[in-house]
Amino acid sequence: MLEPELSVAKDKILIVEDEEAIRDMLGYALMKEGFNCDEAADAEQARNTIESSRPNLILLDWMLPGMSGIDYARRLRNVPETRDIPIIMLTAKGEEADKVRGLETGADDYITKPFSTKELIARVKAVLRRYSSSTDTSIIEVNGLVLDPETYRVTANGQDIEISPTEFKLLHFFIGHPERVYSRTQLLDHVWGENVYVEERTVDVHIRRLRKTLEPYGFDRYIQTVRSVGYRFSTR
Amino acid sequence: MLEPELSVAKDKILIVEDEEAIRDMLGYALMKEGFNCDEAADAEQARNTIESSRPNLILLDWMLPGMSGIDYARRLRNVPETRDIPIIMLTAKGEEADKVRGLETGADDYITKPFSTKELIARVKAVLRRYSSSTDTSIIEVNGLVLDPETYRVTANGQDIEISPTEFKLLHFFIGHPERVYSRTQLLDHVWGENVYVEERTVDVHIRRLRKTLEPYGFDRYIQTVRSVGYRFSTR
DNA sequence: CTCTTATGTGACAAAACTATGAAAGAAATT
DNA sequence: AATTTCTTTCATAGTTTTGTCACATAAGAG
Repeated sequence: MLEPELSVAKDKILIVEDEEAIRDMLGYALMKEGFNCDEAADAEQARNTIESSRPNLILLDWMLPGMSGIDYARRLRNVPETRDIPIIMLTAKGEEADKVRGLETGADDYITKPFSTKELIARVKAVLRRYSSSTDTSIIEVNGLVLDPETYRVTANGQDIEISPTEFKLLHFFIGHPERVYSRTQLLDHVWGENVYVEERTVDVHIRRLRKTLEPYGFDRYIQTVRSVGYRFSTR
Repeated sequence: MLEPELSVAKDKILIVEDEEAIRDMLGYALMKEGFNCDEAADAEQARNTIESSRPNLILLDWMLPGMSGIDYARRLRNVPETRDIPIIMLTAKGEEADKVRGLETGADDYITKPFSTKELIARVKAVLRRYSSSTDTSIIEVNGLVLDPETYRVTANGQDIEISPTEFKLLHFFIGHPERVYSRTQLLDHVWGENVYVEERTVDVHIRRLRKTLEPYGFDRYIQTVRSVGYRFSTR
């Protein structure tokens, strides 16, 4: 269910909308898609929320009490801290806006109410995709053991190794951070993700499996146990 | 593997938009980004310009005097000379989302006014990037599997394969980007286009059908599943 | 050497993913 | 307008992977 190529941490979305019904609706739809949502009814609240938990994207209503959404967007663009947060504008269907003025908006996308949640989700994801930095895709090689994130392949002396997703991620992490010991907890954080509830001993099992798949090629000896501490990837 | 950044020659962009203010504004923004721009106020002018200097991309206003943008887009698609020129539609915000959906048949992307120049540039570049690498009109051949974008034809060892449009596009993309894994989302972005609201699972179905049509010739094994990530085209 | 604690392993049910057939919807053709 | 071809979605079946246990082993401490 989770997006494989995106970051492990959930994206935070701030909804700035004065109508509670719509706000809740948006929040619910996004939540259900696995996003983390903050809500604000006006620019004032929004500012507080942005400071405390920095959102990855802002859904901004065009009409806000006090300050129009477009002015607020412009203001967000003028502050270094918020300049790079993508904004999707929400506008009511009837509103006729000055086109040229609109062109200058700081928004990255634009949705006209009423809209389907499907469309909303699609746009939110599209914008986040555009903005998310590309994952590290460089090929890593150690003594004939090659891991290529781009093709999702692991080869030992040119020969393809069949490897499961978690083993791949584990090996990827290890091979990218060699010679250093990691506790089970640290491995869970880095490989499984920060908010994952999994037994520590599960790491052992995956270490075992990784060793098993590397064994035919003799690379299992690189996965080393450091008793009472954790595991390490080392070529020594 | 990086996308070949062949920006030696500037990309030419044709702007078809009746409102002069917007046309100039777009032209200026694109020019500043290093693009070469032609401008046209209606379909008539556009046709002339296309003949004389063939653009690499067309920005097309939804509402044109005389002929609607969508009709014009469809017409461009029916002529071999212009079939492969990507089109980005400019739509005013009033237009219904489902109408926009319909337009996706002809356009590669669309932008809803108002939009930021940042957004415009990003989309233009995205579309060009997509096209420069995959819609090369040169014939591609891999171990007897031949794909000819010019004639929309695929042959296996000289024998014609019947293939549907989407399968063709999918295969075209794959064959032009071999070995690398693509998530379903990425495939949707590249093959279907960035703003298409289609279920991820739909990709599976098309993969399946592509495999089925390639199966009689043994090429189905090139379409590989990478569990928990996506699919890849590989001859290994 | 014995006890205590930490790690290695095989097994297995649950969970996650993918393949596939079929139906409903759209679009293109005739 | 009717027919045919493609697309998309849905439901379901089929596989693979994962997280935990329970127990076997191994490493240290005293």
